[in-house]
Amino acid sequence: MSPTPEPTPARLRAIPSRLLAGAALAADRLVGERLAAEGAHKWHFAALVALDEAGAASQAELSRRTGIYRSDMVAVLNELADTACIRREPDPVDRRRNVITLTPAGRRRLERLDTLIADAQRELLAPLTPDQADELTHLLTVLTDHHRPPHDAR
Amino acid sequence: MSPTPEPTPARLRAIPSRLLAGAALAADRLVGERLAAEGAHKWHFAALVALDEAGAASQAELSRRTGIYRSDMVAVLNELADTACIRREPDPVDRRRNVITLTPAGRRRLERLDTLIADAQRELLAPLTPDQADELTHLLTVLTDHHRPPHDAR
DNA sequence: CCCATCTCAGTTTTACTGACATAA
DNA sequence: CTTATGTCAGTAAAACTGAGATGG
Repeated sequence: MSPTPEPTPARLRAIPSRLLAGAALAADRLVGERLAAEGAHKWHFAALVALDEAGAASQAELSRRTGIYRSDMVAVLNELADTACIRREPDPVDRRRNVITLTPAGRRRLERLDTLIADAQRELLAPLTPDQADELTHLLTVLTDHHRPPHDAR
Repeated sequence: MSPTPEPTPARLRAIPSRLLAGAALAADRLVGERLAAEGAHKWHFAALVALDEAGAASQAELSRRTGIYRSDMVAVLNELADTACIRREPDPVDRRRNVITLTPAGRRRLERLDTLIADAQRELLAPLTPDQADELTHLLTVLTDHHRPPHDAR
C-alpha cells in the first residue's frame, strides 16, 4: 500500500549534462576508493604521469600538463616529496623555479597507481562492450577538446 | 625561445574518468551560466520538472525523484516558494509532510528554464553529430544506471 | 616596470552527514 | 519502539581567487 515511489522523470534522466554529472561522480568515486586504499589521490597519479611522460619540469609546467592549479600543486608535491616519490630542487638556470624530478621510488609508485587506475576504469566501463567504451572515450575527447577549460592553472 | 609548453600527456587524456570529469565540468558550467542569467539553479529546474512530470508530492518524494538530498531540498523549495512557483501546504493525511504543488507561475517558470536548459545541451553537444549525441546519451545512461548513486536523499 | 614562479590563505560550490522535533 | 519527514547545522573535497615575496 505504499504510494508507489515515483522514479526519476524521463525528462530529467535524458539530459546529457545531468548524465555527465552522474557518470563523473560514479567514476570519481571508483577512482577515489581504489587510490585511497593506497593512501593516494588522483592528483598524485596525474603529477607522476606528467613527470614520467614528459620529464622533469617546474611546478608551473606540471600545472599546465595536469590541469591542477599551481596553488594546489604545492600540496600535491609536498606529499609526493614526503614519500620520496619526487625530488624538488631549485633550478640553477631560473631561480624562481623548482625542478621536479621523478625518483625510482616515484616510478614504482606510479606503476602501482597505474594498475589501480586501470582497474577502476575497467570497473567503470564494465557495463559497456569494448567498442562502446572506445566510442565513449572518443566522444568525450571531442567534447572536452571543444569546450576547453579556463585552465589558467594559476 | 619559450621552452615548448608540454601538452597534457596522452596517458592522462585517454583516461575515461578524467574525460568524464572534464566534460561534466564544462557541461555544468554551460548550464550554470544559462540558468544564472535568470537567477535560477539546476535544482530549481529539476524540482519543477519532477512536479510537472509526476504531480504534487512531499519533499521527501521530490528528493527521491530528483536526486537532491532532502536536506538541500528545503532551500530549493524556499526559493521556489519565494517566487510563487510552488505552494507548500501541510498534508492533512500525514501531518509530517508538506504537499508541494506547482503553481501556474511555476509552470511558466519551468517553460522558460526548459528552453535555457535545451540551449545549453545543444551548445554542449554542438561538436557532435546528432547520431553521436544520441549515442553518447545512451552510453552515459547505461553507465549511470549500472553504477547507481548512494542516493539516500536524506 | 612588467611578468612568472612558488606559496599561502581564503572563497564558493557541491555532495554529503548528523541530529533533532514531530508525527505515523 | 521503530521509522519517515522536514529542518538546520555542519563537514569534506574540488575548483577557483587574491595576494605577497622572490626573481627574470
